[in-house]
This record gives sequence, C-alpha cells and structure tokens, in this order.
Amino acid sequence: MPSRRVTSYDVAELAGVSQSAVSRAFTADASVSAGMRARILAAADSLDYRPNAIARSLGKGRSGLLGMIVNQHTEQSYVNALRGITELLRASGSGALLQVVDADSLADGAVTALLDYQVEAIVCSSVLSESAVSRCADAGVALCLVNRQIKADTVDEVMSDNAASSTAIAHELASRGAVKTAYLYGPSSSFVSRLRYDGFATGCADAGLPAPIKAHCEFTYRGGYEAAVTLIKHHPDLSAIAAATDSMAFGVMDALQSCCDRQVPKDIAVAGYDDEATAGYTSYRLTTVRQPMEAMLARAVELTRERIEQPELGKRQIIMAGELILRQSTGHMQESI
Amino acid sequence: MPSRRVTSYDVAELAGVSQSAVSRAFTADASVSAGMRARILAAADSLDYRPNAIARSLGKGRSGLLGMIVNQHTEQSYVNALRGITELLRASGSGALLQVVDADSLADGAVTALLDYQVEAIVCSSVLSESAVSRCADAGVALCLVNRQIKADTVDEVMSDNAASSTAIAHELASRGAVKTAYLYGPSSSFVSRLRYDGFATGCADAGLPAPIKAHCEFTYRGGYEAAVTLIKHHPDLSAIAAATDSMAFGVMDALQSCCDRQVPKDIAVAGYDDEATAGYTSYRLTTVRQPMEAMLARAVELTRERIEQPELGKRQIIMAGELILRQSTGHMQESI
DNA sequence: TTGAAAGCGCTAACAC
DNA sequence: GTGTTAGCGCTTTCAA
Repeated sequence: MPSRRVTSYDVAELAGVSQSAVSRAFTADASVSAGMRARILAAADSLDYRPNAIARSLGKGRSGLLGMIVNQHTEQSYVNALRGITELLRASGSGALLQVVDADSLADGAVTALLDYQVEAIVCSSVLSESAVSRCADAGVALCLVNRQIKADTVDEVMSDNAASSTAIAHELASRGAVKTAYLYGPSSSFVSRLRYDGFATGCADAGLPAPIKAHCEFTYRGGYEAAVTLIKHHPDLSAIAAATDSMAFGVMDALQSCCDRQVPKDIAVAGYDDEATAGYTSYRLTTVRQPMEAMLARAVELTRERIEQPELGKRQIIMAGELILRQSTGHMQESI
Repeated sequence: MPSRRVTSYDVAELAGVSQSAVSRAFTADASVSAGMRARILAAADSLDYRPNAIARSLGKGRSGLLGMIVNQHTEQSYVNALRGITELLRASGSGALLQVVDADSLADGAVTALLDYQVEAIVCSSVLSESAVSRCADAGVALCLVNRQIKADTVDEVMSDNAASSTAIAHELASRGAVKTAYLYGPSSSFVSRLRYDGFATGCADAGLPAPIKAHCEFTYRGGYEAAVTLIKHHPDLSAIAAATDSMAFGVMDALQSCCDRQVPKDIAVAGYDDEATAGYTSYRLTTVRQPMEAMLARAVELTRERIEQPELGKRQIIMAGELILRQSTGHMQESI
C-alpha cells in the first residue's frame, strides 16, 4: 500500500502553512522563523515526509549527483575508499551514481548514462575518449580523472606519485645491494606503468645501477609468474625484480621460489606496487607502495566541486605522495604478523 | 559555456513538431509514425539532445534508479559482479545509486539517502534495521538482501548455499582422512558464519567425525593467524581447520607453517570460503568455495523487478549453488600455476 | 498519429 | 517572514 507519496502539500496542509514554507523549512539557509520551521518539521515528521530529491533536482537545476566510473578489476583499496565518498555525499544530501566498466574498453557508454541523469560531476578511473570528455565539458559537468591522464584542459587529474615512489623503490633495492634489476611493466599501453617504470629507471640511474631490464606481461599473478620464469632463464644473475603491481609481484615471488630455486630476499629481492592486503601476509611480506586512495578520491571530489563553482578554472594536476612500505621481500625485518 | 541545456522544445522547434512528439519519439512503444520519429531523432542528434532522466523520472513517477548498499570490506568478486549490474541497468536506461557502508553498523542512513532519491528498489548486502525495512515497504520500494537474512515478508533474499557448500568441505576433509577438525567462525554475530558452521558440523556428523572445535575470531588474516596458534597449542593433534572466509584461512596457513611447524596439507589440511584471487596463488593453493556472485546479484535485481510489478508477492529466498574449488591445501594436486 | 494542456514535487523570484 | 505564482523538462491524458 504505497498509498500516495506524501508531498510538501500534505505537510503544508497539516501544519496550516503554505507549501513554499515547507520547502523553506527544509532548506538550510532560508528565511523562516524558528517557530514555523519547528512546527513544519514536526508535521513532516508525523507524516514521515522527506523531500523528493528528484523533484528538488528538477527545480533547482542541479541534481546533486556525482557520477563515478570505476574499472572492474580495480584494487580493493579503491572500494574501501568509496565508503568515504559515499558518506561525504550522503552528509550533503547528494548521491553517487556508479558505473563499473570493463578495464580495457572506453568508458564512453558509462559517461552517457551518467550525463542522462544530470550528474554534476564525474570522477573517473578509467579511459575516456576525447569525445566523451568534450560532451562533459559541453554539458558543464566537471570531470576529474584518478590515476589517469588526458590532454584536455577542462579535466582535472589526481594521481599518486607513481614516478617518485618507484624511484624510491629503486633506491631501496640499490641500498640493499641490488646490481642487476628488472622491471615488470604491464601491457605497454598502460599509463601508470610508464610512469612507474620511468621513475624506477631514474632511481637506478641515481644509484649508479645499469638500466633495468624491461619485461612486459599482463597485470596479473600469472603474468608475473611467467615473466619471472623467463627473466631468470635469460638473466640468472638478476638481483632484484620490481613489478608495476602487487599481483604481478606475488606471481614473481612464487615463480622464483617454486620454479627458479631462488630465495627471496636472500638470492633476489622483489618489490610491488599497491599494497594489497596479501602483501602483508607472512608468505609474501612484499615491499610495496601504498597509495592514499581515500585522500585521492576525496581530493578528486573536491576538485570537481571547485570546478562546478568556477568552470573557468584551468586544468589542475594533483600528485599525492604514496607511502613506501618496506618489508622482508627487500630484506627488511618486521614484526612477525 | 554550458549555454543552456537543450530540451525537447528545442528539438521540437527544429523538427517542426510538437514537444510531445519528441517525447514519443524517445519512448519505445509510443504511437509515432516511423517517418516522424526518424525526423525527430535526426533533429535531436544534430542538437546533441538526450532526454533528461531526472525530468523523465518526475513525470513518470518512477526514477529508474536502483539503490545498492555494499559493505566496505566486501570481497573483490562482489565488485566485479557490479559491472554486470551496472551494464544491465545502463542498457535499460536505469542507473545505480551506490552507498558503501561500514561493515559493522546498520545501513539505515544509506537507506534514507537512497529513498530520498526515489530509488525503485534496493539491493543490500549489509545489515538493516526493521525500521529501515518498513520504510522501504511503506515507500513501495522493493528490497532484496544478498547473503543476509531478515524476518520480513516484504523482502526477498538471495544467498549462496553456505551450509551445503560447507558440508561439502567437511566431506572433502573427511575423505582426505581428517579426524579432529576445527572451524574458525567469525564474530559470533555473523549470520553467514552460523550457516557455514552449521553446514560444516553437519558434514562432520555425516562422515562420522566428532563435532568440530569451534573458535571465534575477526574476519581477517590476523584473526585467523592468532586463532590458529591458539588452536594448535590446545589441540596439537588437529587434522584440519576450516575457516569461514579465505582471508582467515590464509592467516591459518601462515601461522601453521611459520609458527606451529606444521606443513599444509601433509600435517594438517586447511579450507576457506570465497575463492579470493590469493587462494589460487602457489603459496596458498587453498581449497575453498566460489560463490556465483554475478549471478546472485543479477538474480537479486530480477527479484526486485518482479516485486515492483507485483508488490503483493510473498517473500522469496533464493539459494544459489557455490562451487567447491579443490586445491592442494586439502591434498589435491593441480596444475602448477 | 499528432498537438494542446495539465501535471509530477519541488525551488525561487516576487509581492505583501 | 510568509504566501503566490511561475517554472524545471519531461510524460500523459484528452481532443482533434
């Protein structure tokens, strides 16, 4: 029996005031006397009335909706970070429209769907076409990419310091005595992989090491596993392998131990990137980099809010520092669990 | 320059028709002649017009929105499954409003936020209060729980066969020669833990084994680790430990190997539940259960759709079969990676 | 089939 | 401070 939805008119009638008074009572900085507001709120309460956000959106010309596009195989930490975002939005009476997309394809369809619902901004951690970007711009929708980049000065970008953190990994490896290193790049098209590889190479150069051997593979455990086997076959004297992601690094570690007869870190050091939960497990104890995901997402939302206020703003690129997590895979001791 | 949004009036003017004709042209089964529709669609296209979903919602009295409430520390597989859902919705011109909530607290605030946006249904994998449930019912919003249960005949439920799969694990352990078993339960309040434990105990009984020793701990790696250490101290002759989740099982395996001087599976078998990616890694090779998450979510959405059509429907509880994944942790051989 | 007109539930000038 | 009156951009009768 969803009788009939209760509207502001019902509340107005019960409270003996005009409908617009009800609207004002529910608006933070409206001019209503305290008494009237209390009376209206009481009436609303007794009727279980809550303003219809859809109708409010139409009236104000702003939906209060944030669009979020996330990749399917995104790290767990990203999901955890979403809690912060959805809570933030909830507190301000806004909502988050989600689109989860296939990792490899353009998220244009997702953008269209979000635009249809009049989102005010989109935070996206997937690849967009230029046309999708310009449709956002035309619609006056603020767009912010997370760990992605695109040449368009209407879109902001938030990234972790992929290069600097990777440089730090190289330094760590060098200080542990690594000489000949390899870097496990993801698919050659990957944007963050390039940043991470470049940073790593820089670190090697800083430390007077030869340029890392570069190997490509899938962004997966299996990819890392197979790549490690091949690497060791061709370069039995490798002293360290760094991988663009943790899951690849886990594959590397397992391959080294079960296929290549190498002990980590005694014979060879390994490092990853992302700090997945598994990285802390006793079986891996992987040195890696933790990105400040929650802060990154929060910042992304903030950037879109600013851009909504001031659409003329120039492009902003925010780089946020990651945290190098040193563990046994590069020879560091740590508490047992 | 978000000039002014283009509306159906603009399209109507360009195409030389009435505004309502434009509306019809964008409605699947409306009575418009093919020629008129083509002409209107062309005009719309040239103006980059797309119907405003918010306005449409207000007009029709249905938002096309699905609310989704997910727990913060939900498994990765759940997120992957969300891709299927958001694509499904996108195809039907609907959207998904997301709320990520703290695992331990009631998701009532999330429900309120979703209701404000007039979602037509909510798929929830978190705990709700009865008042939240009845607010949904009052609002005529279909509610479906995933791997949760509540006494309310207006809400449907989709679960994996937690008990049956756990029974299968017990059988597997027994067939491998286990005699004295332990079950790592999560916090005692956990609903699925109870189902899983009961199923496991049933399996033990079937196989003529003594009742499993029951231990409680957090749903985490560390929880499993510490619990295993304690268990072995008190029961050095344990032949198998099953855990309510994979992450606990990983902790168990690591504790056994690095603290308790036990080899898995030679000295003791271990099993988990969830089939996280890590379960397949060479270092763990954990026997576990994979829930058909994508199918479960799809079914949940389907149930809500049916309930929207027929609100008088009685409660439905759907149990979907999980898949027992046999790996080395219970003595099974498998290909190397 | 098509157009005119009345909402959907709210916000926001605008008067009082 | 409060009520009146237009919209917001659609959908949907209702006539034609």
